Amino acid sequence: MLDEGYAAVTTRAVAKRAGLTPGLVHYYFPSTDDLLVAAYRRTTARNFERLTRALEAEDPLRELWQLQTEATPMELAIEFIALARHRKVIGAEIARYADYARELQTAAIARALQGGSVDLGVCPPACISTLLAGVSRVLIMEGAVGISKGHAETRSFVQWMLDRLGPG
Amino acid sequence: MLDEGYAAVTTRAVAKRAGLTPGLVHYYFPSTDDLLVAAYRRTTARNFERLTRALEAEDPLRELWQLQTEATPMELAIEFIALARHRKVIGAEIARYADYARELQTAAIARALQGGSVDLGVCPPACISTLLAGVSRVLIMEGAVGISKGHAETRSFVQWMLDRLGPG
DNA sequence: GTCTATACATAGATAGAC
DNA sequence: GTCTATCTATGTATAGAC
Repeated sequence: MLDEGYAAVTTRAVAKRAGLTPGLVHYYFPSTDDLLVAAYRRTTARNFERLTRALEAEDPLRELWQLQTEATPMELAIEFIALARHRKVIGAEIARYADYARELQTAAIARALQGGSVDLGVCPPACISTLLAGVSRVLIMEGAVGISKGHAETRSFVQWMLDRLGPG
Repeated sequence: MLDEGYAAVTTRAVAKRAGLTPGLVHYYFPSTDDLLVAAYRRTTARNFERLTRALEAEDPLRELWQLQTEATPMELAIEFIALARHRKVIGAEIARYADYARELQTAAIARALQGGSVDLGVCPPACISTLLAGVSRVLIMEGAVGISKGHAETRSFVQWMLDRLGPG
């Protein structure tokens, strides 16, 4: 999926990589949607565990940023979102998890910033969470195809913001 | 491409919609890559014209934001980026245009903000351009699959920023 | 469970008639 | 240019042997 895109995830291809036959793949995953949902759930379980650990850390914002700028998991996540636009079941699955994850992030950010010097009125925790998602995604997405203009400046800016927002 | 994803753009499908035969499609576009590059160039020409006009406006930042939050063009752009990860020729084409577009935006933003009260040292024009791209993209991408948490807060925040940065 | 075999649709691409 | 016809590969999915 990472190498060749979601369209390359076929019963044949999966069977071949697993050293099995296409028929067996259909035995476990009757339809291709089932296969893709299972794949999504597996990567999500991994991500979720890392996310909760990051949010419990001393500086959740910085941990979150670090997590979201890891190329491989983020590229995979983006691929799933792209896929979700065309597969209803995947879309429902992703929307449910994404909204939940943002809720967790929002709560953690609120916790981390309470009592700080930052005015949360104009950019509340939910906004910060969404901004972080957007910025990290654009850096990864564009980086993957060789777009790099403005990236260095943006990374510096985020670091500067994290320094300002962070504890201490 | 918008409805069913880039994988649905096949010589057969294109021929059918055009009321022609697959053979003829191959006559004009020998390979599928050629077809996709042509499609990309066409949408890009349209976008480029609108972009240059937006950047010449009185408040380029606000115009840019409006342009980038239009669902259809942005979803198409995202689809092309997703495609680009797996098609080298598309990737090269996109990277070239995207870097150039960001350069234009950066120049226009610098022009619009010069002499203003904003400190551009920590977030220079190239950074602003990248941030806008990231935020608009996350809103469109997620909106397309039904994710909405944090979006309202983020839109409000961007509007607030545009008010602060804009002319007057 | 795992396999082989198969049905059937659709993909990219080419050859050759008109 | 535009078509029909066709090759070959690959996709989803099922049936049935072991």
